[in-house]
Amino acid sequence: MPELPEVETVRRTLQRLVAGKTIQQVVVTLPRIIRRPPEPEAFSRALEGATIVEIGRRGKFLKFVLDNGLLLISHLRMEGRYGLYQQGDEVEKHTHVRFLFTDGTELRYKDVRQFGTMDLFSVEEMEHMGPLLKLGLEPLDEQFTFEAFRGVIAGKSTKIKPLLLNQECIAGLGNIYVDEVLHASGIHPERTADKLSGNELHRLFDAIVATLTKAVEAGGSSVKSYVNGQGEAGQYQLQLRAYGREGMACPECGGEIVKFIVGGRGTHICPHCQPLKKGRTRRKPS
DNA sequence: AGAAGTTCTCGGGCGC
DNA sequence: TGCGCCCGAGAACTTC
Repeated sequence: MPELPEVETVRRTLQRLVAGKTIQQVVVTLPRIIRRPPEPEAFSRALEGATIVEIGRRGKFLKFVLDNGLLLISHLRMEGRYGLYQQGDEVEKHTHVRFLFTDGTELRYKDVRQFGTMDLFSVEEMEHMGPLLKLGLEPLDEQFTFEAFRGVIAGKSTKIKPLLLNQECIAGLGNIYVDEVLHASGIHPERTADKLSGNELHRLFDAIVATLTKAVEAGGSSVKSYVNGQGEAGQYQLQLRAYGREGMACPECGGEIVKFIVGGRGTHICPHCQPLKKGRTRRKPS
């Protein structure tokens, strides 16, 4: 599920709901979620008594900043979600980690597919280890300029879609938004990165920023199961123009959206607007 | 039955 | 032959 717009929406919700709260107890019922420290008991012990200062985000990772010098790095993978509850509320199925606060509320992590992960690092450790180190450009950051973008794309002989999905290149894009961005820029997902023209790279860059910005403003996309930290669905799925629209009309030309596999991922394109070969006819993204 | 928004690991194939 | 890189397949798990 969650790509950058969804994770950012969760971050904003959690910032409002749990920043400033103090953890009294941590209950881990699915140890697999906790990767570091390896013993869930140590994970719980390290967090108890700590106050959440703020919640940040890097790519698709959430970063809970604690007042004891620790950082909790959480990845939602496919279906991880957070929710604030009252202690005593019935514990729903697929609840794997519970953060009980001193004020009688608790933050719960639910994850049907159990793919999500949590890592605990000290601020110093994070300088030289952990999953955030390898991440590439942050696409909604000021540092994400066209030059920086071209720098990570240029010279790569791989197909553009898998490249955009590579978090070491650009952090935050996932299957939905890559399909949307490629459609908006009129580029076929199997085009080779180093064969894209300067004009195409500019369109791609603009589409990444515009698409992610609009998706964040809409609270993300709820295609299947995504909800923010308050159980609310996003709205951007109503604006999707390619992803999940197999057999429907392309909003740009009226042609039919088709689906096939690229790099092992379901891929949606308009064959007319996103030709694999020359002779394209396309405008800038709206 | 097959696929689902993620990402890691593994092994084969290729070029140097 | 060996090494590094790229790519695809399979894995993790549950639900529809």
